[in-house]
Amino acid sequence: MKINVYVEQSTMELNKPFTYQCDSNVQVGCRVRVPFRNKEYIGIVHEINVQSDVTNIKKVIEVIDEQPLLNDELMKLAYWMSKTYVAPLISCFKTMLPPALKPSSSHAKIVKDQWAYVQESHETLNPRQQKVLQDIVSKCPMKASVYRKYTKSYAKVFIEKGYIVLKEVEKNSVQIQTSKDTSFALTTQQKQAIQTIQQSNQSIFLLHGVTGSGKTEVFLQLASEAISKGKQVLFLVPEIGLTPMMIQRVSARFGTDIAIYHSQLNDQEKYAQYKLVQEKKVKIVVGTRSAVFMPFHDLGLILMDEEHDSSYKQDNSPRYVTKDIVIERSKVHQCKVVFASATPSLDSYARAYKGIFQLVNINQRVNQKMPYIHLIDMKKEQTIFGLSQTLIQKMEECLQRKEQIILLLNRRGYLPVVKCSTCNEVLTCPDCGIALTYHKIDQSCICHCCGRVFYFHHECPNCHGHEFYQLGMGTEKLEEKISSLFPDAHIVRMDADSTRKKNAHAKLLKEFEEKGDILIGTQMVAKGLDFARVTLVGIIQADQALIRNDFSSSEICYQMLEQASGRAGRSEKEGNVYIQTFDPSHFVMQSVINHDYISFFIQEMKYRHLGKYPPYIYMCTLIYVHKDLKKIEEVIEVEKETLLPLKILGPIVITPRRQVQRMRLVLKASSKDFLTNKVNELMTFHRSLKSNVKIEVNMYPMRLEE
DNA sequence: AGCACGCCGACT
DNA sequence: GTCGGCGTGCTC
Repeated sequence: MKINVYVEQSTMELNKPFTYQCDSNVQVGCRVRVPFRNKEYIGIVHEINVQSDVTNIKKVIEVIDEQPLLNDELMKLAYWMSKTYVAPLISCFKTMLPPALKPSSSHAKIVKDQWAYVQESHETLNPRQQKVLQDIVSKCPMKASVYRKYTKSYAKVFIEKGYIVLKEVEKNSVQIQTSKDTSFALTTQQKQAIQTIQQSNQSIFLLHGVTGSGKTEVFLQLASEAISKGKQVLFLVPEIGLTPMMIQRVSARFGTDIAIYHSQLNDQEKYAQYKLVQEKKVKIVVGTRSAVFMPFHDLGLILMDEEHDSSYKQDNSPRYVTKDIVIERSKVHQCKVVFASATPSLDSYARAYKGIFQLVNINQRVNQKMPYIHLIDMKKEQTIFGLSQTLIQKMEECLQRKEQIILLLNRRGYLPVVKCSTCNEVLTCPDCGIALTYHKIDQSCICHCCGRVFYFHHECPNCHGHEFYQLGMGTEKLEEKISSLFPDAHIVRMDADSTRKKNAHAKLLKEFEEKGDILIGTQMVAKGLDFARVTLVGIIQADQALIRNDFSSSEICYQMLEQASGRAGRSEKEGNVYIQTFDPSHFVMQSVINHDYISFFIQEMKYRHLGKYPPYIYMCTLIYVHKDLKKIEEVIEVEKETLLPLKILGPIVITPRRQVQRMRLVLKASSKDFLTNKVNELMTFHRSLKSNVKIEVNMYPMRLEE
């Protein structure tokens, strides 16, 4: 029979099926090895038993999978994604599958290890054997090779008598540390929230619960109810940040019924977790955005924590919106969905406002005490190293009380700008023309725009001077200054640089919990951390997020401030938050003082309405990429016509990437479908022009600036 | 995406 | 006369 196959290259040019002859049995959704352009590639079967009038049809070399990799639901989801996010279908397949199963020429092999596990047994042992066994039991599970080394001559006996069993385990499979399950007495509001969600006949909920209101406990209770009905649960969390803490709590409750899925797992580990879900071996999956594509059989509930978080939007093609995927899947599985946040995205709150989502409120903390917010007017304060006297004094007091401090400075590195004090030249990225950030730790200068790294020679390339201005401050410098101000304090720094290594995140948090006094970090310290001894939070350059001239900068700033504040005073002791700002009267600051989300929402919605921005309209950005700006302009000139009657902003020139010029168009529409269709039409038209100008499509971007 | 084909400049 | 530059076009 003839079959239609999508070949692995992810370009719009190849985003169409190719016909092959296949003599063996094959199903839609299986991978096949096919000849393509005199080379072997892997493709995914799209249709079987097709008619075709193509003349030189080639034969499938090998059918890789007996069973489809993607079931009917996920295949349909892939088509929907390809259309909705204007991305090649094959790239959708690739995003949905774990790396080990991806349709790529070199797929990872599955490696196994032998491990020794303890088992119950009542066979008799002599005292000597008992002693050795006791020692081993405390150290299990351990690798079989280690086990043999430890027990020597006893190795066989224990296995024969059933005290130890050897199992083949896929290498590096995820080890979950389980802690004791602490069930909490629910507050009335928590109980009400659970009841509302369980009893309502609506299916999508927005749980607006202030920081420290015990949303996790609500999730766990809802999850166990769904599980008790024999259904599966998906629990989505933002990137790594809060996973270590969250995973521990979930696994404490659900034991071995849990799968973990996030970007820091290696291919092997991801594959193992994927298998667990596919083979119905787990009941609950905790994971970051990619976990939304897990092959569930019968989802009973989807939970999405911190739904406003930007890590739920993928920033490379297909640039999907996890929230939308969640809703699509919930329709198929007919399950309830709970989006939750202390600072919901305007988009979600607006939908709740309109009644599309059912709003559930928890406006009180478990401990009944919201942290006190203090604005420090930096125009009136004396400062040392960018720190106000007030903040330094409060930090001293806090340290004396042996309580912990979190300082937020949303800028990594040492110096954000390296400027020569002899000739005033600023070090810039040759590709992007943007100031390089100096990282003292490894003497490097990094472009935070394109990621290029240069070695810093302590010499100005322009005038060979050796003196530089100390303008501005990043987390590295703040750490240095704080340790000079508080030499006895144990300081932990957490930013993208210090958390690059695997598990570094969890290690730093543990270090801070056990012996830390001050945690310094970028916005990642604002997210989900729950330390009982933190009573003081300081936000160093609170205005920084507002200066960025973007439609969503107020929203992002509000979320960051409110979330960071929420780290203070989560236990018995009261929390205090000091926000250093040059504009204390700004409505974002005023809303944060009173923890007043609603007033923030109403004000910000007015601006969005005036500026015709989401959630009032649907938006999309098109970035045209080419070496030659003139060529881009020519192409846009032609294509702009076809986009009418959409509202078009631009084109404007934006920062180049790697010697390539870029221009951006912003499209706005009041109908989602109309926008999708128009952009898909444009891409077809663009392909027919055969220009070598590339377009990057971003449907529903969270912000414009990059 | 890749990779072959193809048409013009500067070299043993 | 040949090597190689990268613009163009095709892949079942």
